[in-house]
Amino acid sequence: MGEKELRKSMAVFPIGTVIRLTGLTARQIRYYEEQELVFPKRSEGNRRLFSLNDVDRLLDIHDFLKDRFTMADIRQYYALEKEKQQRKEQEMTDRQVRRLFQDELLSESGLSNPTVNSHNLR
DNA sequence: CTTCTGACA
DNA sequence: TGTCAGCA
Repeated sequence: MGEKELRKSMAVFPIGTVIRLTGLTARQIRYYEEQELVFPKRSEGNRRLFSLNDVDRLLDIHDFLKDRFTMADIRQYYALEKEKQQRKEQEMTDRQVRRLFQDELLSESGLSNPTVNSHNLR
C-alpha cells in the first residue's frame, strides 16, 4: 500500500466531522455500520473513527440507496469489489515470487552477477 | 459538549 | 429515519 492510500485509510475523524463532510445524519451513518456497509474503527472510549475512504464509501452508499438498491445489494457489491482487489494482490505476490525465482536461477547460472560474470567469461 | 446504545410516543 | 433517554 502506498503512503497515499495509507493516509486515506487512516481512521481519524469522529462522527461529528463525518456528518459535516457528508451531510448525512448520525442515525444514517450508524445504521449503515449496523448493516455492515462501513466498518469505522473505535477509539478507546468506544467512539467511531472514520477514514477518508470511509467518508467516500458513506457517500457512495447513500447514492446507491438513493437509486433504490437494497442494503443487501450494496453489501454484495462491496463483497465483489473485495474479491477483485484480492485477486490483484495475489497477482502481485505471484509476480514477486516469479521475479525472486528468476533472480535465483540467473544467480545460480552466473549470468546476472557482473562481477562473477566477467570472471567466468575469462 | 460530543458520542454511544437502545427504544418507540 | 427522527428523536429522546441516560451513560461515559
